[in-house]
Parts: sequence; structure tokens; C-alpha cells
Amino acid sequence: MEVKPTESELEILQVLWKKKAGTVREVNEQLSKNRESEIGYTTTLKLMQIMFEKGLVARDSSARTHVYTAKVTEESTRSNIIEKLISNVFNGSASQLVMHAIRSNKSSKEEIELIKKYLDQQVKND
Amino acid sequence: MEVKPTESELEILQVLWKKKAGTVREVNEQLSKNRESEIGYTTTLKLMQIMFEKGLVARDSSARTHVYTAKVTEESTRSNIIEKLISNVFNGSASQLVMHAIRSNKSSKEEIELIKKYLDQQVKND
DNA sequence: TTCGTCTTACGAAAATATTCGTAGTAGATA
DNA sequence: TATCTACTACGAATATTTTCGTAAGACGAA
Repeated sequence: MEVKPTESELEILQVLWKKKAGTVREVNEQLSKNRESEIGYTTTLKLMQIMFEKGLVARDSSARTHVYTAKVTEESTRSNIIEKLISNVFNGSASQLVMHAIRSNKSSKEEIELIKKYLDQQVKND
Repeated sequence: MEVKPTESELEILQVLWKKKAGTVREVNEQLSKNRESEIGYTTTLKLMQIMFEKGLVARDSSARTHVYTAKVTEESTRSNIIEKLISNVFNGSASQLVMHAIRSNKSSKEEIELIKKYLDQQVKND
């Protein structure tokens, strides 16, 4: 089973997924922007080192400044989170999650149309 | 802002939502069933006391054995979790979450039809 | 009444997650 | 070369969450 990232680790993964690759410095700056208060450089460093040990990220340490990349995909991580959410909070029913998501997020007409198109495809491919 | 329950607290809330009301003993037995290993009685007790302090549950302490009820609704808790998920993990796009949920959960044709009906209603009510 | 059982309250240990200080060093620069 | 800056590694403090042991009291049964 894949390792489950903590909240902070997930934050870092977001950055890496978007940037494809990044140094500790770069990730740290992005995290600091996201939050209201700055985060220490060594804090980010430590987190990324832990993530490396866990296998959540890979790194190129050939240069002095290491370059990190996500080793788990955004896709699979999203899946894991959703699976857990459905089974823990929505009694195993995906449709409950979906309907709730649409309701609580006040999706636009365009978004709803997008989803309907997607659903049609799903039925056809059955 | 409403308090965010921890994982364990969420587990307890699930039980209370389903049972409407419950004693520590009852909740503890249910939790033990859900997990592979037993959980100590006082562990559950402590958690529920903390939840009481946080305002996540209410309790009737008129009898010796207190009876707990959830003070936050399943509905609002689900909303909070989804909101956070969408903004943190799905770049703020509900449709991405929805499509991902359908995909990763391999919903049945019936479930998909259910969702489509729901979407139609949403559009009409715009 | 006396004892055994169940309950709550409380404190604290254990586990996990987050934060940062310090030391050591490579590389750039004066 | 001497110094300054940026980087990694590491240990440890702090915060949070989960776990449980112990004490004290209520209640019922013998």
C-alpha cells in the first residue's frame, strides 16, 4: 500500500506536481506564499527529507542543491484520498459524495454540463 | 468556524450519527468492531470528553451513565470536508472531484443514472 | 453493610506531526 | 587565501493526537 501523506506533505506534493521539479528553496517560498505566516527553511527541508525516506519524493543529489520530484502521482494520491473519504464519510456510496460535492460547492451551469457529458461517456463505455 | 474533528473523532461521530445517541460503552463497542484491534474503554471515554469540550457532541449527564449525541451534523461536517478537499487537492474545481470520484469508484450504471437525474434537477432550479 | 462491577475524571505516557537551531561544508567572491 | 552565503544533515523542542492507568464514587447483589 502506498504511503499516506500528512497534511504538510500533501502541501509540498501540490507544489511539486505543479512545478514538475523543485528545490527546497523553491518549495519553501511557495509554501510561505500559500500560508499567512512564513515557514522556516529548515522546516521545509526536514519535511522533504522525511518524504524522501518514505518514498513520496525522489531527488537528484548530484549537485549541491538537490532537486526534488514527486514520486507518487497526483492521480493516485487523489484516488487514495477519495476512496478513503467515500468509505469513511459517505458510507461507501460514491453518488452520495458526488451529489454532496455539487450541492455544497454551488457549481456553475457550465460545470454541471461538463459533468453530465462525462457521465454520458461513462455509460456508453460500459 | 466549526471545529474540525480529528480522524478518531470523526469515527465516533459516524457512530453517533447512525445511532442518534449512545453511551461511551456503546460507542466503544462499535469502534472495536470497526477496527481490527480492540480499543480501550477509557480511550473512547477520553476522546468523547474532549469532543464534549470542543463542542462536537452534547451529553445528558443526569444519569450516572452519560448519553452522548452529535452536536455537529453529518451534513455540515461532510460539507466542510469536501470544501477543504476541493480547495486543497482539486484546485478548487468541484467537477474535477466529481469526475475523479466516479472514475476511481467504478460506479454502477444505476448510480450514474441517479447522479444524472440529480444534475438535471440542479439545472432546472437555477 | 460489604463487595464486585461499572462509570466518570484526570493525568500522563506514547505515538505522530511540525517546527526550528546548530554544525559542517561546498562554492562563490573579495 | 579568507570570508561570506547557501545548502544539507541531524537532533531535538514543540504541538497535536491517541492511548491507557489509576482513583474515586455510584449502584446493585449477596
